[in-house]
Amino acid sequence: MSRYTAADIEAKWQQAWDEAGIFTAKRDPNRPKYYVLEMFPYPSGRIHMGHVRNYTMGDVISRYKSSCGFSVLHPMGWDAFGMPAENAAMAQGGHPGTWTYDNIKTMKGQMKPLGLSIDWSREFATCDPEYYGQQQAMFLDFMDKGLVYRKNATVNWDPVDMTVLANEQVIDGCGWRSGAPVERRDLTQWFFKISDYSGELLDALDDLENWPEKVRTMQANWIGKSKGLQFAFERTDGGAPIEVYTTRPDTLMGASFVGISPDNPLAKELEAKNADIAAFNAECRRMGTSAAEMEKAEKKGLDTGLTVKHPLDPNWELPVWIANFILMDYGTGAVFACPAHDQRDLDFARKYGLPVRDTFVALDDPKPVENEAFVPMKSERVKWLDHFAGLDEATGDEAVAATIAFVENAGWGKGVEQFRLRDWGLSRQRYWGCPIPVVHCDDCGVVPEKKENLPIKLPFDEGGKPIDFSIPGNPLDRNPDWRNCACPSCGKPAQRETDTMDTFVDSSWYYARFTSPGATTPTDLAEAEYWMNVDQYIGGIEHAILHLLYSRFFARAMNITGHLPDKATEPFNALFTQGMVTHAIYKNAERTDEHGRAIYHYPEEVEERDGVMVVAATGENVTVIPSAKMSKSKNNVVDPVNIINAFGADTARWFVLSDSPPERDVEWTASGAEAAHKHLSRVWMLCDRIGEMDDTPGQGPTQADDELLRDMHKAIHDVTMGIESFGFNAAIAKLYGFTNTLAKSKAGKAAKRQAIMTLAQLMSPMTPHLAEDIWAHQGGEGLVALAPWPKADEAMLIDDTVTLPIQINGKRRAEISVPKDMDKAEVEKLALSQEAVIKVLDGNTPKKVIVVPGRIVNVVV
RNA sequence: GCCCGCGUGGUGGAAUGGUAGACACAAGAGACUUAAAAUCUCUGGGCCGAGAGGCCGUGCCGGUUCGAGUCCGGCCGCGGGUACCA
Repeated sequence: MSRYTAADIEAKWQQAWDEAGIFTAKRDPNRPKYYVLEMFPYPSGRIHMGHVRNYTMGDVISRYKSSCGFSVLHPMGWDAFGMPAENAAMAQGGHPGTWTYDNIKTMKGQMKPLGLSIDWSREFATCDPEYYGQQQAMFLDFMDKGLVYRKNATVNWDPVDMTVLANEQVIDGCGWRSGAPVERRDLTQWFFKISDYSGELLDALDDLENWPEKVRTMQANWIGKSKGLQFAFERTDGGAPIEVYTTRPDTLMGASFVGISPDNPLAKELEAKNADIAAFNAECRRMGTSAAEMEKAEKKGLDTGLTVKHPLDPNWELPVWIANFILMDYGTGAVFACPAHDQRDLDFARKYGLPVRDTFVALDDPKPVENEAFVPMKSERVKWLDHFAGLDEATGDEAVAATIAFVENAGWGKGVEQFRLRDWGLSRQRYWGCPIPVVHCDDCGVVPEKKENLPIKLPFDEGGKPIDFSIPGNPLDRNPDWRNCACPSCGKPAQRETDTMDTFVDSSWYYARFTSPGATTPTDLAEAEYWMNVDQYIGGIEHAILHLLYSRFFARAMNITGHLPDKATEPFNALFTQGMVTHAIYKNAERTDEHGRAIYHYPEEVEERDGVMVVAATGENVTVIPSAKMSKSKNNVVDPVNIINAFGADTARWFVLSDSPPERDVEWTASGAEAAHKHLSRVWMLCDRIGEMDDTPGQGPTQADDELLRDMHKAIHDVTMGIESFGFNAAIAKLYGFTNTLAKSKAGKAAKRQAIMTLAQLMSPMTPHLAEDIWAHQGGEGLVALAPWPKADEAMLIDDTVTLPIQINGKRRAEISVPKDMDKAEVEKLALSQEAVIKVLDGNTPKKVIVVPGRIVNVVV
């Protein structure tokens, strides 16, 4: 008997697939196409289990669809621009490009042995000039269509390193390297007008039926359509009125104060004349720009001394406060606060001794607000205290509508539709990104670069020497060789834009580029017409909002600029969000680094001693944080290469698909891989045994044959359904079951041979190498990868008898075995005649008997 | 803070509103073996009981239903996102 040695058979079959060229996508007018895409990876250095899981899922779909007769496109590339490459260059010298391309080479080398059915001829990296040059061309087309503009925006500024920080680089309000408190600073930045599409991006979500509901909900909430009232408060000092936007105009009689953002132009105007206000605003600005940080910060405010008139009562004056929780980006950057019906406003009012006035009370419990704001659902009816539009009892929704109508009629405000979605700021003051292809000319202003001058490539030197990335800031900014250029319009000396693009731009159209990766225009329309849309997109839930929303916007922008056909305005027909591979984090419990931040240890560095986890080398105690996202910065990334080397790719693939449902996070444990390998060995040896069986010709089909083949057809059915519905773990569970049936079966050689070949086919999307080997061993024709997917015989799926549980008042008391088509009355009679049933009934007459055919009998007493 | 998920044995998990724990892992017992490994067989939610069997049980509390892990409401815990991580 031979042994299962994955290393030999995997190399052999990968070579066979390569030679047959079966993964090269070809336009085929005679076959329907299927485009399966997994979110492309960031080349961080090494692949991790999350990648293996993600690409194996895509591979299962790809191979399955191919067997079903589709012409499949399954490409792979690299999301290659971004901060880590610059950080690496900063930390250890070298060039971000070198680091990135080295990583790509390593990771591709690690992916190849997995035997994925990828068309590698279409591979590209977003940092290839051929790719980002086309991106620059599209940027110019977007400019032409008015989808690009410049405005001021706030960034995190590190005053020591003199550089812009990403939110992730702001830790507890301080720069990650310098440790200096960050400041908010305004810069002129480039923006995409995604807000032009707010309504459409929202409405079109309804049609994305094959997207997870949760993703659609998250996007809808992010776009955040609201209907509210915009109006102005007159200032008592005669200054410019303060425009506010509110979604609860019905609570105007409960107004306590007007709050403005520290970034509101009025706040900025006041700080010039008032040292206290300047100090308060400066304090507010000593905080990162992230919404989470602002919302979680202690709510603080400062009375400006200004007052405004209440629009409904000229004698009623409200104070104007600057408050750190009011966002300049949303609405008008100013609100009126109604503490009685908003918890945050109430906390603020109590803290600063501002009035709290109820505008409505609950119908059943009309008590005034104290320390808990009364915030009922807008659909709940409440009692209004002194509503100016004459309401008595009404819901919040009715009151809002009535108020807007009243105010519009009175002429001092208007109902407006507002979106939370902001325009997409794409400027980055960094080197390792796609240069924005515009030129600043003293005479002509901002001028688009000429298309024939594209790509505007990133420089690799400055002043003839390699770029020094250890200096903070953007190397493009301080590089005159690169910066100085001729104005594309007038030809005079001018300066290049030194901002590069957000890396989300790169990933917003790569799916379209895969349809024609070598084209000298962003896309080749004929190719896009054939291959688009992506039929199945697979990626992490962490991309539910930004990446997917930006891609949806981009597809629309590419459509109106002629780079995608109309049918591709929603580029992803179906979306599946797989869970993350998680692993415990080991945090040093005894010390921190020189900046006072946590130290994380690799799984290999820790061990258990006397029931507690410690660092093996030092004996320091370790805090174990279970089930955290694998992340380089937390040192909890598991390397799949060891698994592949020890057991083979099929084992790794089988393991990541089994046990956990694909959409759920999976905690990595080492023990499962060995079990997967054992099982594959068992299948291999089963194949060997069947090959050595004696033929027994002349004998007709036995009952054992029939039983085996029935289970085979059930396996075909279950595995097919499992793959179609992303229930890979369920498909694998059935394959375990079928393997056990086959191993124990007394069937003859012909039936067993048919069963093992079908088993190989059903396993082929998950363990393609092993499947090919079994197929060849049993004399199958050609490659199993090219064999048509088996079809289940419906007649073989139906059992003649079914087992029905009998419940009495919802508790299971007995079961009966009946023919599957026995009618209800007979089932009922049989059920009631069961000894156990009679015993439990104890002479009582059943009130009702519910018979669900093929399912259950429930007797109600 | 806000938005979106998730929570079932020792572990991963299964279950169109219809027998909770399929299929695995780890564990225990047995077979084979001089022995070990490998392989094979069996056992397995908790409590009570010699057994037959009974009671309890899907994070917590309540509701809808003949019937709830599944649907609804309120909590608790964990995770993702929060616009410059990708």
